[in-house]
Amino acid sequence: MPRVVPEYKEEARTRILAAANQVFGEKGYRQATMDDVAKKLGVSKGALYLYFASKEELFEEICRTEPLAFKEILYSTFRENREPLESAGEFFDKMLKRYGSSSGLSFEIFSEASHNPALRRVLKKTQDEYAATLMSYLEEGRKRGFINRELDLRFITYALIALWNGIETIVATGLPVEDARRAWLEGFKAIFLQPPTHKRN
Amino acid sequence: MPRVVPEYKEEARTRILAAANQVFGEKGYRQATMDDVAKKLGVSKGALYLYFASKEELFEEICRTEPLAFKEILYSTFRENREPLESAGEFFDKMLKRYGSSSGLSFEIFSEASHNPALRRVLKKTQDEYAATLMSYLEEGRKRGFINRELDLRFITYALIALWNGIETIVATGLPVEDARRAWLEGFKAIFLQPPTHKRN
Amino acid sequence: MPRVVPEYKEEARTRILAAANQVFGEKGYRQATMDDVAKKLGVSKGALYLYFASKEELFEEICRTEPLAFKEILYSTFRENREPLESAGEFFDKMLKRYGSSSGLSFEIFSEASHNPALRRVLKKTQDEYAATLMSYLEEGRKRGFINRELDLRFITYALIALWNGIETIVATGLPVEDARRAWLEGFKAIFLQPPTHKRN
Amino acid sequence: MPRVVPEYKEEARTRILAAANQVFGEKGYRQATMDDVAKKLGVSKGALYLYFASKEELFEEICRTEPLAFKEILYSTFRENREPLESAGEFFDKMLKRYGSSSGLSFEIFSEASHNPALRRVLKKTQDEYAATLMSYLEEGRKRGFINRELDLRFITYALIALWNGIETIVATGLPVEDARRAWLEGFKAIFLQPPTHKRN
DNA sequence: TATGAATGAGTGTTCATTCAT
DNA sequence: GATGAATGAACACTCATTCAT
Repeated sequence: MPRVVPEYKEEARTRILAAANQVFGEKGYRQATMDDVAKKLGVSKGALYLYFASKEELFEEICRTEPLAFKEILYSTFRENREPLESAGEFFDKMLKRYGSSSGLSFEIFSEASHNPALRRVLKKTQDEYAATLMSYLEEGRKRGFINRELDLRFITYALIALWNGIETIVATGLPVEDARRAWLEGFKAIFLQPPTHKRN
Repeated sequence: MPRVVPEYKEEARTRILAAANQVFGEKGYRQATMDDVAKKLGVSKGALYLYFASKEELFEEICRTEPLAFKEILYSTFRENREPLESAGEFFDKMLKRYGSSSGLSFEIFSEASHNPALRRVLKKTQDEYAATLMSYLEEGRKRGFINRELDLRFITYALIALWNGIETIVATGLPVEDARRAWLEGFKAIFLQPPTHKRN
Repeated sequence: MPRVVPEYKEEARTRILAAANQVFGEKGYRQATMDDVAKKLGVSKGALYLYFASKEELFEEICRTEPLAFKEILYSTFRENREPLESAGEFFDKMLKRYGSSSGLSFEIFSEASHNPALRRVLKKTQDEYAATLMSYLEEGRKRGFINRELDLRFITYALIALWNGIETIVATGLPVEDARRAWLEGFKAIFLQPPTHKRN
Repeated sequence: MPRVVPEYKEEARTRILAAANQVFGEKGYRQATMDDVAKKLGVSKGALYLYFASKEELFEEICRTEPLAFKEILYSTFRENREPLESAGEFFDKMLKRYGSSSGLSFEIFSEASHNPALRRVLKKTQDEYAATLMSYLEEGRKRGFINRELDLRFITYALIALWNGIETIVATGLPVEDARRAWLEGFKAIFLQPPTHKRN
């Protein structure tokens, strides 16, 4: 690692976050050691502590930044001018490409959040953000005639998030990725099914 | 703990499993200690090892037996002769009553399964069982006119499981239980919306 | 170590305290490791934590119990019916025998107390106790005609304690023990010198 | 830190010594970090190593130079042409003013010296110097009629040093400074009591 | 069966010291 | 000279597991 440049510190942090993200995802947050993270970077354990005060802080920072990649994929695929189902498929594929078939950190995060209110607050905040974006996407979809009028968009939004998260769980329990993809699309379809009226337009 | 009786061993195991389930759910599998479990039972640490070879085995056994309670709730609420949405609401309420708003062991299990293929196989087996039951329930529903004919029941089944698991994740990230309930019902509705009404629009 | 007996736990604590006392005295509290203490006992590190919650607690407990030995020596040598100077010499010799020429834990304790108010309170309490005993000894001495009437006994008491503690400091800085002994006796004599009147009695 | 000038190096050393003295005194030698010292100076950690080879060397150098301030106070207060008790009071007050009620580095030094013969030698040397000065002061005092003739001046000298050091220990254990002052004066008085008064009793 | 004292490998964290810039 | 990022050897403390009783 070169240094001295002012952006260096930020870059180093980013590198550590990436490595930790991977290591925590592979081994699990609790089982992974700081040494694992350091080794993945080819760096000494002590170096990590120059950038993060503790393993926990490192993890929390991941919880804060991790969603950025997710957000990017989310926002780049669900655009109004496209067929929703096509977007959903692309979303799945991009997520798969990004994270592999390992569910990465998701359960680590949920699991920790279950026992850690502070972390829960962090997650809630970013989730609210997605939810808002997703909901306006759904509102747009409704205007275009998708999404049954009897469904409450606010809660369908949460249901959609839940569906995605849940898709990860069933992959984690061993369902083949291809089946999971179909399940995701089928669930998505259930929400977005064009009502017959649509066809008549 | 009394003893001597032959069924005693099985009963002791059951007791340990219940306590461990609770403790692991509260603290997380990795953070909870065998001592925590022992104390919850008012028993010595060593005693646990008379019934389970290791912490891991204890956890695996929970993964095997835990679904029993879930299965019971699942089967007792989703019966053919009832309004599906009503069943879904009752299911949520029973689950809530059983596990509290804490998601219990779910994420612990998913998280471990992510790094442990053996465990994944165990889970897959029980999940396949649910899936089969749920699918026949859905088939019945379709006969009764619920569930859009364009949806593939096999994958809708997985989607439904995913939806439920996902509902737990959004509770874990801080969504109020009441909102989660609505999301669950709304997602459920999306799948079960009566097509007849639909077509008439 | 045998076990099961109820006094066992107390005995184990005592043994650990003795070993820690010695190790901390030899290496210094901060430099000594828990492993050092464990090894001195031929015991694993973990065992120490069955009896003391932390290194600090172990040290504090030493600060509390250590003075017992000192007290015993103090009380057993300074008895009214003896020549004060003779008592003082015996006190020195007993202390030397007990602690060797190493000053043991004294400075560790003072040093820590300098930065730790809680510890300071503990020490103050035991010191007040000595001071009271010592002062009644001095009062008795005065009745017997020792100790100049112009001296305030309360503060002479503290001065005597200070003198003793100070004797340890000069040993620590390399003064030969024999010289320190003489210094102690000479200082003691300064306080206890029989005024001429005494001789006339 | 400016630079270039030749005396600069010496000045820098002095500055570091002063900062380290303060930091070690506040936190204790072993607990204080080189970073603490560097920060107190507003300098990088690495800079310290340009002037001192190690933390230990820095400490040893303090042990060598620290006594200078002490010596100055000692010599400036104990002058022959003054009332001894008055000198003693002034000495106490000056020391208090210089070091505050914290005992500064004393115990750190004694404690380290207990485990470090090299350091012990350093201290011995400076102490011998004090002792010599103090002893001639006492000899002068004796000529002026103070100090009982039965006391051996050489050892009374050590006793006096011990008394002072000991006064610091009792402050460290929580005795109020004002009481410590009285104890110091009372102990001093015991040594310097004018024999004439004495004899007349 | 049950206990709980003991073990010992392991983990997060610190910090004196080094060295490329 | 000065910096501060990096190192790596420690070290306090934990906990699953064992085993003598």
